[in-house]
Amino acid sequence: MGLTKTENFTKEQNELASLAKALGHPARIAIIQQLLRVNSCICGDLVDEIPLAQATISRHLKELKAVGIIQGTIQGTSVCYCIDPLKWKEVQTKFNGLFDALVSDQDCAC
Amino acid sequence: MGLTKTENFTKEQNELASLAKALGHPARIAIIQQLLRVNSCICGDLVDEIPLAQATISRHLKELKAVGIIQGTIQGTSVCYCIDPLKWKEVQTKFNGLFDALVSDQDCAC
DNA sequence: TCCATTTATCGCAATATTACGATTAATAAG
DNA sequence: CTTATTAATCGTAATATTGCGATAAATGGA
Repeated sequence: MGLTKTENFTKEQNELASLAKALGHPARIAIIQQLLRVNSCICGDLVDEIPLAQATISRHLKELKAVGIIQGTIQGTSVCYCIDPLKWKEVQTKFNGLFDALVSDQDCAC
Repeated sequence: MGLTKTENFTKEQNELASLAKALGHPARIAIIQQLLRVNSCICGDLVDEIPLAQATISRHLKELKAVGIIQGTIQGTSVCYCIDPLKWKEVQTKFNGLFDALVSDQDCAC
């Protein structure tokens, strides 16, 4: 079916999964890494850096924008992309909430 | 094409993306949350808790096992699943490496 | 105005993912 | 040995994702 049954899960579970899914492609990781390094970036620079077609980069940017991790500002004919720092901290907090649920390094009870 | 061009990216980028992808489904988040809560879990208990067919749960378990986040131990006719605590810490470290690359809450340079 | 630049979107093709019923394999119980 | 239980796998169908060429839309400059 290819269709995730989101209605079976909590809002928290769906949000965390959406964020993880957005990070679940190496091109999107590469985009985020460069935006973090440079603090802002013209779309064309990303196209130069990442060996994928312009249309493909644009699609990945759209997905990152859809979950709110990045935002784009129009500057003439270009678009300048940035990480949204507040959202980024929120993402970190949500993931660490899951990570920290590991009580300790206790062994498996099996 | 549906085929990710992994060869264009670094090992680090591909690994992080693989882990994120594994977390990118609410059923897999739900499985992880329960394993973290209970410390160990028979497969059948997961099937009872999560409203998806047994075959579907089994597929999700297989994906989590493929990236090393969980491990299964055969116990008679059952299989007991656990989070791998070392791997889990490693996942946390890798994600936080990305999260912490945000220099500060400086504004976008656009 | 006309043309160049830049980025988003469209349309298509190929592959991946999700889901489930049915079946299989393995062990336990009687 | 036969039967029940449990979980993995197979087969299938539907939808999603990835990638790219082509095109469109918007702006800036000559």
